[in-house]
Amino acid sequence: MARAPLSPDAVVDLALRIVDEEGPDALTLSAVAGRAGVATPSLYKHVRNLAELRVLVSGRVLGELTEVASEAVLGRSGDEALRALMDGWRSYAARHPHRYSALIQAPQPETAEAGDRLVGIMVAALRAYGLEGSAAIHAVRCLRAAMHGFAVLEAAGAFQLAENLDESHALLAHMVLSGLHASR
Amino acid sequence: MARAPLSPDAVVDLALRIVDEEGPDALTLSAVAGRAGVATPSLYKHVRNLAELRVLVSGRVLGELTEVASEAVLGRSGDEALRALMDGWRSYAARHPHRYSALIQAPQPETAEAGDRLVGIMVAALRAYGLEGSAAIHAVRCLRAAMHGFAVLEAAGAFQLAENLDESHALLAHMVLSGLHASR
DNA sequence: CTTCATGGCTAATAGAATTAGCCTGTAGGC
DNA sequence: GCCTACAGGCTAATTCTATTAGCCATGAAG
Repeated sequence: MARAPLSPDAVVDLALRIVDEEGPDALTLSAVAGRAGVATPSLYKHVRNLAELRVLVSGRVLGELTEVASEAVLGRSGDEALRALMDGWRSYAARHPHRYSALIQAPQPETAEAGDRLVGIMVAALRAYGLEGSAAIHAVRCLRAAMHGFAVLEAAGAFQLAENLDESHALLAHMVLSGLHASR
Repeated sequence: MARAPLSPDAVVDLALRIVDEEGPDALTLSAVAGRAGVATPSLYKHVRNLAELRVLVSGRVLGELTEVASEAVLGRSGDEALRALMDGWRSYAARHPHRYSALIQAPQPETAEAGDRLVGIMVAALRAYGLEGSAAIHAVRCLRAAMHGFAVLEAAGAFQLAENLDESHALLAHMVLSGLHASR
């Protein structure tokens, strides 16, 4: 069976599949090589090393997240936009918990532009609140903190109790929104 | 020089030092053994394996965080208590970023009671808002999400811009507080 | 037809985790 | 004072994984 020719992108595809199915810790070059039907060292023809593969995976996830965010915000503004953004973010993380966990938070030169785009979307979403300059930066940071914190904890299964998570998340959105209103 | 006798606690001490100085990824049994002046396999007399050591480290951090939280809340209530809690949390994470990153979010049976204590402190801090039962659970989740999100991002150096982080964090606290007030 | 870059391979090295099994000093029990 | 069992260290050996070096075939470009 002719397997698809390997390429950096194809390697990242396989890596993502491994991450999704077995978690970020299972992302190993030999696992990828196994799925690719290739000897481990062959991967070095496409990817510098494991660390770079992780960055590439993280970049892919960041891109998907950016897409989610931009769709959520599209055609909306104000509270509605922000709520949609938060919901979309959470839903992405909940749908792909391992993938979300594979996001590298420490800034990577390779993913800087993708990160900037995402920040740009958030800044735009905050424009309706009259936030600009430093105020917008602070607000974006808080938004990120809230979304990321919730996403990580949910993805890790840290919310143990039976209470409905949608409700919890709605409260979080309420906090963000009322905080933005009250600071106007 | 008579080195202190090894024990599970002593091993965790060394592990914490490694985490602090070199980051969580540098936490390796051979690194610990090196610092202990002992051969790697000897560590297995004190600790089941690397995974357990990580859990023990995480438990230690959780304990410290619980202490910070309980001191912050002590003698305060309402907004003041919550603000102190958030400040203390952030300051712990900022003071020990690697250590904070070594916190395992996925629930561990070994650290369940410590986690419960921490949640208990938060619930207590929320009592002034008239939150009980499910409402308190939702609020605690949001509080955790906000604090954890900010702490992780700050510890990872994800906040790149020059804007003052204290201000950003004050806004986050403002969001949490105003959200709690508005939902009363 | 020749050349050369691409992308695969094997061999080899090094570091880490983990297991098995050995050895010794010492605290008690006699 | 002697014997025994256990605690805690050690060495040897295995298994994974990452990574490097260097070889080889193939196919496109000249």
